[in-house]
Amino acid sequence: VLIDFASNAEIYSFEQPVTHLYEIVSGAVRTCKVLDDGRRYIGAFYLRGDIFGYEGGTRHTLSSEAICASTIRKIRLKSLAASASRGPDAGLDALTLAADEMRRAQIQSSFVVKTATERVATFLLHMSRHSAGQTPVQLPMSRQDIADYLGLTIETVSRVFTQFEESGLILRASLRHIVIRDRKALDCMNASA
Amino acid sequence: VLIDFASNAEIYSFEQPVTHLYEIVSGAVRTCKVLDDGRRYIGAFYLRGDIFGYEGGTRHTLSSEAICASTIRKIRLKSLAASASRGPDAGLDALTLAADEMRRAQIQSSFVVKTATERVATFLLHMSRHSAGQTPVQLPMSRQDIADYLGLTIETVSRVFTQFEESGLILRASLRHIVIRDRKALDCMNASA
DNA sequence: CGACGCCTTGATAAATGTCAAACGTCGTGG
DNA sequence: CCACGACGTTTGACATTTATCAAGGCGTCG
Repeated sequence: VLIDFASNAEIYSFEQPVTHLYEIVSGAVRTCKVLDDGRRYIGAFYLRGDIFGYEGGTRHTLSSEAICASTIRKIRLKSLAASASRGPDAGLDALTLAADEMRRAQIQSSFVVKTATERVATFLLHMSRHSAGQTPVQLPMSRQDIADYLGLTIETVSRVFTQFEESGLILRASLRHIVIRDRKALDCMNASA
Repeated sequence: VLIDFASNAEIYSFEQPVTHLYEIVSGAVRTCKVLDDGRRYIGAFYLRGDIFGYEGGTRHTLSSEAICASTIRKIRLKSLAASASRGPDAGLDALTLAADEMRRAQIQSSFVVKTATERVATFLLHMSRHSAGQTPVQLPMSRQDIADYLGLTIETVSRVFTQFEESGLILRASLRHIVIRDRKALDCMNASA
């Protein structure tokens, strides 16, 4: 049950009933929703190995879209229930999924009290952690995606990147590749929360 | 296992191991954390009937404090595990708790893309819903609590309240009691997200 | 080579924060 | 019961942060 999605293709839509879980085999995904006035809210980014589609309810509250060409494994919820009945360790655990989603939401919650530079620092550190400390850190998403996720504008994100580079905290190897040169300084900004 | 807490008393502290769940018999509680530079982050408010203390990990990431004089029922986690083994419907369900916490975190996450007035509108509607539509809506927490929860300053919160009252959306019966006069208008601000 | 999309940079505007003072309310003590 | 004082809230003037609008650069792909 592997499916390929092109960049920006929709995987499931807002308000649809929840019938599957999705595991990212390769690529990256965002969950999002466009508001009445054109603003866009991004709930989270999911990278290789992540499982998404669980939101605690019976209908999706956000849509999900491929950030770049991606391969997704679809997992029927019914088959999950079956494997769960075979034993506690057979397959995915709903509680683990819920706990993961909770952590994602809490990370984003912490942005409400943070400044623009703190939000970007937090974001970079999380992306770095997820790519297992590899350098450079790859950012599959556009600046617009990052901005919407952090609750900022692309201009502000861009300016913070520039400021970090001028301060020697990071190096922009390319638009989508960033090297972290002073993790301690970034951690420090993040540490406040 | 009922315990009384005075206003502002700490119920459990940040970084302590998670040993209990807590149910609010009467009163109100906030989960919070003071950052290095004095800013305070409030994760959520809990009112009568709510259960708090579950954060998905083995140690608390936030402290919890009574907002006003409160009576709390302490529930040992071990006793929970015992009752769960007796059957799926016996007692509290970890998945339900996790899903509730997820929703709380998602509500707060939605603030990152919202303006000050939208955040206050959302907050008032949630408080109203929780008090079962009673009028006036009671706000057990201080303006400072509200501001820290919404990621604003007390002055901004105060000004939005004033603006809502001048527009006829609400009526400030007293400092801690608010009557919602135009729920539709508030819903509309909130609806964007 | 040219056109398009995305990102960066700059100038200005709007929203929110900061600082300071006045106001109200509530509890306390005379 | 009234006066006073402390604290939390509101209001006002001003500063800062971030958004908006507009232009320019840069890489990509036809």
